[in-house]
Amino acid sequence: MLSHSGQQFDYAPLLKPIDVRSDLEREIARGPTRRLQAKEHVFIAGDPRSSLYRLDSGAVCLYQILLSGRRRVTGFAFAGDIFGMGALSQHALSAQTLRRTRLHSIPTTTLSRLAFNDPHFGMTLYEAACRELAGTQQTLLTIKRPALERLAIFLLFSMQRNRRNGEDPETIVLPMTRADIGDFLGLTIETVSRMFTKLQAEHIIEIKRRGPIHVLDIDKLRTLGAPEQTAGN
Amino acid sequence: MLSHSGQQFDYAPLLKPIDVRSDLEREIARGPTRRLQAKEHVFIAGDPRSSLYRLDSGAVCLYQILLSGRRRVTGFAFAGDIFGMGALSQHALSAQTLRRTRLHSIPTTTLSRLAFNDPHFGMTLYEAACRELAGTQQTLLTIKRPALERLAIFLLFSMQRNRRNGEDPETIVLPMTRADIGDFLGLTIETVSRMFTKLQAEHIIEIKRRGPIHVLDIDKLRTLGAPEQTAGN
DNA sequence: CGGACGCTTGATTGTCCTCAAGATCGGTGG
DNA sequence: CCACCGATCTTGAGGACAATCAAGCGTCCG
Repeated sequence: MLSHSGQQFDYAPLLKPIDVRSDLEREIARGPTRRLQAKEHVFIAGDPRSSLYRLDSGAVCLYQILLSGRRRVTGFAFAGDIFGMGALSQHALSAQTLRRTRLHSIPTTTLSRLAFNDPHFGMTLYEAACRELAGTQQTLLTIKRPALERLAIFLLFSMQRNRRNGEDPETIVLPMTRADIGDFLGLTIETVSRMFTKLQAEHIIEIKRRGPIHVLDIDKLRTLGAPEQTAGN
Repeated sequence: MLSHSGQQFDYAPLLKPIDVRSDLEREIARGPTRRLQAKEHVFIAGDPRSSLYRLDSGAVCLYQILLSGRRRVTGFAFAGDIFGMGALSQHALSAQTLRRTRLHSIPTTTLSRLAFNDPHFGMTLYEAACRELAGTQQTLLTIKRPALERLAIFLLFSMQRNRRNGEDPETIVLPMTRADIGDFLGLTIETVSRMFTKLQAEHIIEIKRRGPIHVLDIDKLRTLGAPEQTAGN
């Protein structure tokens, strides 16, 4: 195949009413805790993959340095997120904290043992990969859209995360810099800045002196960031 | 997580020296055969996912129609490729033949049964998802590059496919139209055409009256399409 | 022959990048 | 306390690349 069909097998009919995720959660909670200051690396691309990580608090930027010298930010991890997964024995990405961060780690050897003994646990891995894939596909859909819409989508995601974590969705605190956002959205920092300015000019958001972003007009933001997907043909 | 860490668990240490893929191959070979003319649909987005497909000969275009009316080609399937995978009970993509095509199908119910009985088969599914993910990640890396390089990458992939199928790598027969290529690479047909012209002007390829593409200068093509990835930080 | 289709080519426009110059903030040291 | 500095962000001017709009060409096929 020249590329990819963009989907996976249907595992749904196999899903047992057991909560397999909790196994993973339990093991992770059992693992050691690490505390990091801002701008510290959890791991660097090329490091041997020794552990899987779950963020307790703080924020982490996952990125890749390209041969052209440019940086591609593949994602951000926040409280509750799991990162460090991968099929290779070395990390393909680097993970750097954006602020003071606390995280749990679980050795890959433990993971292997669990997956070996429990087929359901293997399914958890499969599901994790599926979720990753869905996210990547989504990113692919957004990458061709105009800069303003891409930023709108970014803000909508941030609101969703706030909602998930029980925080105010309309007050977005961004721990990352404009450069991080730009490298994530495939834009320059100047364009990101300009788009923020434009969103303010249109009274969709309000930014007070480097502080949090207040969302004033959710509907307009949603219109800008409306998904491109279709279910049927 | 705002997006995705771009990787999966490390399953490598679990891999048994058994060729699990052959199980899948055997089952697929056992399934019914379908013959389709050009421009026929194997399935359409929204159709219930009843089977998995493996192409014997011909070519298939996998695509999605977006709400904006635009079309996104997510990939092409050629002889030997498997497509129709997915986590949902309905197809998210449409699959249309580009020429006369012969394919095998295997019911998802059979897949489920196999996965249920054999944990190794589940791993095969996991690996398939990983491959999909890697391909999607790769696409993401190419999407920000200039049009000429994107087309070069496309041709390099085509050469690789020829090599895999035991055909002449330097003679590329493209069953798809410029529009298909454009929707795949995120370019317009005009730009694709212009880039083809440019590659000819620079004596990198040669196209004789709608016929196959002859690659004249592989090195230059490789330079244009050189990967952006880095292993280390 | 004529029409449909796919492809190519040209002219123009628009979006975003690049380059450049300030503005704002936080921290540091005199 | 204040001057200075670096980092981050904002804003502006110019330019590059690909999209859009438009026309024309070759081929296939009725």
